Order: sequence, then structure tokens, then C-alpha cells
Amino acid sequence: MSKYENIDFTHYARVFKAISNPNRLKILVYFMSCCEPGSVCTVGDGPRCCVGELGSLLSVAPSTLSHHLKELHGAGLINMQRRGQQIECWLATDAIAAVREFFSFAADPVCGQADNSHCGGKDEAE
Amino acid sequence: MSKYENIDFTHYARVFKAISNPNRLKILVYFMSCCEPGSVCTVGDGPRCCVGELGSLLSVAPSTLSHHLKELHGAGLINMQRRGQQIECWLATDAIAAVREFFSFAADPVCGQADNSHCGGKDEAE
DNA sequence: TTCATATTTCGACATATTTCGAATTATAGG
DNA sequence: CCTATAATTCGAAATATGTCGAAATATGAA
Repeated sequence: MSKYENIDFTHYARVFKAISNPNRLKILVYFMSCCEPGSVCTVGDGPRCCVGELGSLLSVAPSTLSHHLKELHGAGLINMQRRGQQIECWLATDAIAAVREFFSFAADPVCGQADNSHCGGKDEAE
Repeated sequence: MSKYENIDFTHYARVFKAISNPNRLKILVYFMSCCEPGSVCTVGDGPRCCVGELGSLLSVAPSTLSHHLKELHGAGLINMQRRGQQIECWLATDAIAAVREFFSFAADPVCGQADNSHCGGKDEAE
């Protein structure tokens, strides 16, 4: 029985659609790259920011940005919470973990080998 | 310097767009689930198949299927090669590995912890 | 060559997406 | 209460996507 046996295609399709737009992908990557590898991030610096701050990242109209954030939030990739006048956004790390898991078939002891010739496929380009 | 410093947004957006459609996602998962975990797949069974075989997976017109395969191939997710009358398709495992790597920020010794509170974010739902 | 099978290309159409500006809502502060 | 700031909702317009059927292309076999 494959690990993809009972996969929710609708859900994952929505997640991937959320990051299929370059602007939304930029937002996600902005959140994912909050830390410099090997260093400890300053608390409160980076991972949480308000909508307006994200706007400087994209150069689109506020209404457009709002729409994109709604998509990301609807797909469960980011969290949003009002804090005074502003609305704070931060990464939904569990959702990212789920996506990472989705692609981790290669961790399978058999299928996960660099070459998958045991599966009957020669990994040559066309 | 973040690992996302020099990321090709256009490329990854295209990859995610390719699997943002439920039908195309089904095709990808079909290829990814060729093996049953812990077992060795029969050579020639599963991972390589012709376009027609994939059609039974989707119930769409052949022309539609062809369009979807073109998208997946254009995004570099599958390989295609003519073999007689048929055209064989199989997973581009290196492309999948690249996507997996994209989401593996959590493998970072600091950022990769289950809770990312060190980043200033409390992972609470809104 | 002629026919059958496998797949793609083309043109068309309905629907979805991206984007904007204007108007609206929510909150903070005088 | 009034004003300013932050963000969303609401049309509207341009573009992209998903789908089909018909026609075209590629290959193999009679």
C-alpha cells in the first residue's frame, strides 16, 4: 500500500496552486528564509510581519496583496491574526512540514534511491 | 545568507503550477507511488507507462491528457520518450528531489526545529 | 500503399486568475 | 466624534487555464 493511497488531491492541489503564483511564492519564501542557516534569528525579527511590510516585497496594489494573502491563508500555509491596526502574518510550519512529507517518498528504503532503476525506470532525459 | 537567496521564482512557480491541477497532481502521484513501501517493484511495472495508460487514471479526452503531460514535462517533472507507436512517460526523480530540497529548510539546525519560536513566531492558529 | 492505433496540434468556448481602483471596515488616537 | 492608518471587499477588465472535438502526425502492420 503506497503512502499516497489516501491522499487528498483537492487539498494538495490547492496548496500547490497557492504557491504557483510568483508573487505568492515570494511571500512564502520570505517567511521560510527568516533564518540564516546556522544562526539564531532575533526574536520578533522576520517571521512575523504585517501585511504592509509584505507589500514592499511585491510592489502590487494593497488589494492585490490582500488577495494573495487570502489564498495562502486559505491553503493553510500562513497564519493571520489582527494585532491592533495591523494584521500579523507568519508561516504555518506544520503545513510546510506536510508538504515536505508529501515529497519525501524518496525516503522510502527502496524507492528512495538516487536512481530508481529498481522501479523499472531508467532515469534518462528524453 | 538564506538558502533561498538566489532562488528562481519563475522556475519553481512553474513547477508548482504544474501540480496545482488535480488531474496533473494525480499523474505525478501515480508515478511517485510506483513502489509499495519496503517492497521492490517489479521492473517495468508502474513507473514507466504510455500516455494511453495514464488516460484510464483521469477520464479526460486524449487531447486534454496530452496537454497536461506537456505541462508536467515542461516543468521538468516527467520525462517522455517515443517507443514505437507509444510515448513512454516516467518520473524525473531529480526534479522531485529538487522540490523536496526546496521545502527542506526545516533541516536547518536552527530553523528546522519543530517549533520555530526562536524565529519570533508562536505557531498558534488564528 | 493502405489501414489502424497512439498521440499531438489546433481552434473554440466556458471558467478561473490576476490585477487594479474605489468604497468599506477595523482600530487607534486626539 | 472625527481623523488617520491598515487592510479588506467589491466590481471590472485583461489574461490564462481546462476542456473538448476535429484534424493532423507518427508509427507499425497487412
